[in-house]
Amino acid sequence: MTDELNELSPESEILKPEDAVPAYLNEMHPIGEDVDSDVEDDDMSCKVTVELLPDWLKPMEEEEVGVDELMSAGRINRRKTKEKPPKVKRGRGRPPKIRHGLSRSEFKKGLHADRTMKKKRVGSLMSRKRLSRKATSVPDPSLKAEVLPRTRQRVVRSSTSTPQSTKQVPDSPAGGTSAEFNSPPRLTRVSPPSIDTSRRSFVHSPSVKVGNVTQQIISTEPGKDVSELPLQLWLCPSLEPISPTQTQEILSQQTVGSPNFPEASLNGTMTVKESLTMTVKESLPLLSECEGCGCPFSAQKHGDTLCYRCRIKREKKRSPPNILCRKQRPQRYGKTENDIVPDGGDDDDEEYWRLKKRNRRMCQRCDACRRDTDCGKCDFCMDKPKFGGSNKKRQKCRLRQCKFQSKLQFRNGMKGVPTSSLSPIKKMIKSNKLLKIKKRGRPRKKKFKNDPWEEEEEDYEVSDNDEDDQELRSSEMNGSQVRKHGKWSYTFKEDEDDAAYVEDVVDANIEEDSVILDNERSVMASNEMYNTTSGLSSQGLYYNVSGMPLSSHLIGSAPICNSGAVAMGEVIGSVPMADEMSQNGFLQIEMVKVGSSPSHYREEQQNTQQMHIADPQQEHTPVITQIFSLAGPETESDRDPGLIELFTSLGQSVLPAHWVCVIAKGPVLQLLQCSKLSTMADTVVQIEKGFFYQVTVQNQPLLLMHSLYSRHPTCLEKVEHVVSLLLDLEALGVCQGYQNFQMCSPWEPKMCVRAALCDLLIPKDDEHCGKCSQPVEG
DNA sequence: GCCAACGTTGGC
DNA sequence: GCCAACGTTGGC
Repeated sequence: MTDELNELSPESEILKPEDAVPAYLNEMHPIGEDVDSDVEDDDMSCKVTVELLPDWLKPMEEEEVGVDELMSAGRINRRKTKEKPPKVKRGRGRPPKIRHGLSRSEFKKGLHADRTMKKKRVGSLMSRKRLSRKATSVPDPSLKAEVLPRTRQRVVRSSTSTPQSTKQVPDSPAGGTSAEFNSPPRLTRVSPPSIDTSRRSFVHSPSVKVGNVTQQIISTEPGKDVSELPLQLWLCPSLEPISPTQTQEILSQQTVGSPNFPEASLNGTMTVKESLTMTVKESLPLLSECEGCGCPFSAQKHGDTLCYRCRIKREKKRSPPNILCRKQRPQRYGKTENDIVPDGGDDDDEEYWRLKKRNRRMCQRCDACRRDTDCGKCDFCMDKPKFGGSNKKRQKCRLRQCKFQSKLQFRNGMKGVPTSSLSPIKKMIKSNKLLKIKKRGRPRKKKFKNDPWEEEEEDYEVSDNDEDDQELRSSEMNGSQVRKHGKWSYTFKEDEDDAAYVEDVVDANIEEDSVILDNERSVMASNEMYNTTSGLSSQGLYYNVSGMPLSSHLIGSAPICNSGAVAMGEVIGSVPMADEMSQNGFLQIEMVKVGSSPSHYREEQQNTQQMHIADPQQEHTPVITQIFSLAGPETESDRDPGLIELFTSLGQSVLPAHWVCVIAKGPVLQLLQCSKLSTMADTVVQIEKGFFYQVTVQNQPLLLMHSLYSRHPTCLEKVEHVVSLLLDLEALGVCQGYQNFQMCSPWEPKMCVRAALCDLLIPKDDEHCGKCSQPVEG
């Protein structure tokens, strides 16, 4: 093959190396310095002067292999930059004269471009993409002139390239970095003689492959319109982005084997002249009109009716999507619209990620995501200007926070409960946001005053005026209401299981804006809620009442039959039965004392319902926040199975209104009247081991001589006994004692005292017992 | 580490 | 330009 080429180009010897090799290449690598053995071995070598072309021809072949290997290893870049560039220098010099309208600089750029394309072949598709992006975004003015010729080359390429390659082709104006510029792997192939002096170049190029030769021959066809087509062709092979699977052979076939060059395809060397002639004679129309856009374009072969761009578009439509290399985007659960991965370019990617980022907190599937209306009650809603808020929080309505992807859920450490099953509100609950009806946010610095109650009240006042607090109040639904009443403060240190059930309840409450008490698994925290609980049979309640010395640890359950008027908001919550709780030992309840001193009792009766709501300053009852923990003190020996059983039974039964059953350390079972509207507000029935019971009124034990004891069995073993006793108590009132005129001066408030043996509990209609009606003087 | 506050962005 | 709300910051 090369021999014949040599024959065709007898003048090749005339060519001086200086002409054949670009000046800069010569400087880097003097001609003749490195003569490849392959060239010498070749028959052709004898015809080639040492000074002549073999120098830049030889390395080419050698380098081509090396480059391919490097390409396959993906290390070509490193090689180019770090290693000596002898082969590069040696390179494939191109006669400066042979440029076909290209200036020297343009010629160099052509080399450069060639190299770039080579690099692209090596690189991954992603890197290609980046390159193209780079090139498009920051066009190199110096390279701009080359865009056109290369585009034409692409026309040649596109017909044979795979979808992959075609996809890369469009915008790859050969990003020209210096590193890329240093590697001339393919430059040899585009041998200058092939263009200028027609056959000379490849005559001496044993490494020239059929396809290349053919192209070169075509391009060097004298007298023809070489200004355009040759340029396309001789740049084509090196510029063509070859897919990793596409071999040079294929390339050659594609180029040579085109209908226009049938003979060339058969024998690249033998039919060179003929093919050239054919090309000239028949040849393809150099310029055709694109059917797509109407623009003139260079037809590559017969039947080409579309310009490069139009053809690319068409191929793009046809190309199977799985061939295209696309970024793998993480699949987010629940994405619907956004699941569609754009096929487009980087712009699509950016758009995609932009939207993705925007919707990062939404799964689009859960109820919350589908909800399109704000509740107007949560803190976030209340923060919104449209709800009169100050727009400080700027968050989405709580009910619209995605159950799966909302950021809130991850903030809160709801351990044990799968976050995927938690709504933000639930999460909030788990993180004590709701159950912990304390003031949210950063706690103030503890200022210990003389009177801790003042601290509490002052704090409450402030919170009342605090806009945020109001938001919170209304926001956290029931919890907020609790908070609204301020005095109630409780905290759950709950176990996972409990967290789950509490959430459910609260969630239900929030959703329906009404209190739904799920047996013992509910959270009640306000008068409002309490009012809505009418008819509920039983809830487990944890309750602490002032003046109960034995109730340092209280936990219990008692039925509530709220048939009466308004409750006072004492009911703060219901939790599983005490036995469960005690067994788990995890519940920690922070509660408040609700007891009031007897002297205030009467006056407060009128406003009892609002004592926790309306005006905190009117609240004279000291409120103590305490933490009762079952985790520590109670032991197995403290439990009395009988009491527990009774306790459980009571919890499942209907007790007289506002009577609450609690179990305390001792163990003792206590029945408390929660409502201060009741005359039994300060009465406690305490059942101890063996079901013996004791009644206390305002911390004073009801004397055993009281008739009450005689009307009921000594042991309250059954629910009926307890209920009977409570009903009996409800018919009684508390003795008011007698006024002690002697103890105080006329201008001082008159104090009532009781007789030492006061009955304490008397019929409701009576004011005082017999003992107090006849006080003993002195 | 939590969370209130707020800068910022995207949609309209 | 306004609104919604995401993401970050800094105090605690």
